[in-house]
Amino acid sequence: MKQNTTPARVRFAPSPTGRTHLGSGRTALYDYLIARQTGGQFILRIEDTDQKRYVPGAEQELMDSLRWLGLEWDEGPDVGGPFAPYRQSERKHIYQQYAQQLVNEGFAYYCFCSPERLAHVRQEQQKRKEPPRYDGLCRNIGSEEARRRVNDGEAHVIRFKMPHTGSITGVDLLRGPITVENKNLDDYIIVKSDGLALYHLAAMVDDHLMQITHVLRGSEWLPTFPLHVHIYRALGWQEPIWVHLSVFLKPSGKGKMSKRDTELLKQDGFSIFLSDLKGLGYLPEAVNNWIALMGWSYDDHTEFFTLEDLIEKFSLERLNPAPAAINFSKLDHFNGLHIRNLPPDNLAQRILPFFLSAGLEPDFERLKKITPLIQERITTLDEAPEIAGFFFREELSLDPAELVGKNMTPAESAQALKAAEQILEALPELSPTSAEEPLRNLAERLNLKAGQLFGILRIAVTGQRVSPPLFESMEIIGKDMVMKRIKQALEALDVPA
RNA sequence: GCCCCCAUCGUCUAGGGGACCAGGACGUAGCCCUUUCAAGGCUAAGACCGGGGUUCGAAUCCCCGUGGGGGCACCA
Repeated sequence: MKQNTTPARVRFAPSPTGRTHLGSGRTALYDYLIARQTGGQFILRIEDTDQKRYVPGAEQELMDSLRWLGLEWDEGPDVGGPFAPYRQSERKHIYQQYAQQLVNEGFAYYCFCSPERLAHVRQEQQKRKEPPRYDGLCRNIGSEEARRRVNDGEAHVIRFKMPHTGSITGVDLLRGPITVENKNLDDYIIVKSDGLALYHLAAMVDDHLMQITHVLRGSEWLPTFPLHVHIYRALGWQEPIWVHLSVFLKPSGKGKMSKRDTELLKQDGFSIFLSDLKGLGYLPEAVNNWIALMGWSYDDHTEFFTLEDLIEKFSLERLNPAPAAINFSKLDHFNGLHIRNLPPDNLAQRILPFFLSAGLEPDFERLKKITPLIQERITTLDEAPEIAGFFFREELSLDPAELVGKNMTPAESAQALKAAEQILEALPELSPTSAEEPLRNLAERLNLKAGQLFGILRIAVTGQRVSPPLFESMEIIGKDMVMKRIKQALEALDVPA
């Protein structure tokens, strides 16, 4: 907040090749935070230069997920902006001119090698235990010959002409200077034979043209980071601030998430996909809080953050470069915290869909009365119909065995229930203040613990061993229905009076 | 095989030479509160990967191991 007063332009640049997961969510969140914190812009750019991997619907899912998290972008494919278009497939022509510039100035060259030859070369290198790299066959073809062959229509790609000597140093904000010997780098392809630029070129060009000030990306880009610095320098551009975020490891901490791990997780009611989390009953507030803290910390004790808090308090300097294992029990914890932080009426609105999908049709006014009773009893929204469904069901399925009080016989239980029925029946109105005291007195008279009597009543009225507070529940259910359920319970107990 | 990154409780982390017999959180166990379940409160167990340096002094700085992660595509 203090030092970062210059507005940052930050972009989240996913490729629409699959479902959006936690790692992407965190990168987007950090992007958003920096932009908002500095009064800059958060930009969404779709990196779809590889049409072979394009997944229909992925882009929509991505945008829905980001909006669900509350990360609204200022510029993007759907909202436009001063640097449109924001989809790389619509920017093909732009990259060509920079590739051409690199070739003309000797930083890149045409390569006519076939994929087959490349595969063969690689194979040989593997055999000799050499690092697999381009052998440089086309590197020294004269510019005139190359130009002629290109004009003749010969298939070709464009490669970056990596220097054979020297080294290059790029600066990562979290790790400091990273120096690599050029000889350990490859002559990377930057334009494919179909004329389309690869990430290495396209992303650099777009970041520069879109005046991006901070590049946040996964640490899987660290190995090609030196290439990107080379490209920036060859083009004579000023580099952005580079920040490579750590990866997320599977919950065990051993390795990154695999397809198999993802399946396993689903069986436990978890998911790494943003679009699943909503249906699982997680709050976007909790997800943001949770992922923000995976690789970032504010101090040694503050852990609860709203999006607004994060905008104010986030700082790149406090990012941790070490990989972090995903911990879903912590997500549950944050979800509970944020549920309790919600105004009850707001919570009521959020749990409504879960009642609907459970086949119940709650009256919203009534639901609003119930919400405070379950607010501190649920950790995910989908638990709401489980714990409070009885409020909206006409009939309960009662198990007579459950109706028997602790350390009591069925006859004793029936007798206690009968007595309670009479007391409640006599009440002009049913409320916690009117019902609790006489029932406690009853328990005492019958030589029962309050818990024994209340337990029987709880089962009779809610059908559940575990429920929201008994008297508050009875008040909302209403006297008529309460009396009806007690009668049904007495019938179920089926003990001759 | 080669290159790069990382390394504090099971997990997420605080710590940037003395304030540390290392603090917080999740989870776990116990207790309190209590009409159930929660929530809340209290307590407990639990870590500086190893070895060398530097220094009066190292979790903190350097080196070497080891371990973990990532990358080596006409994918991003």
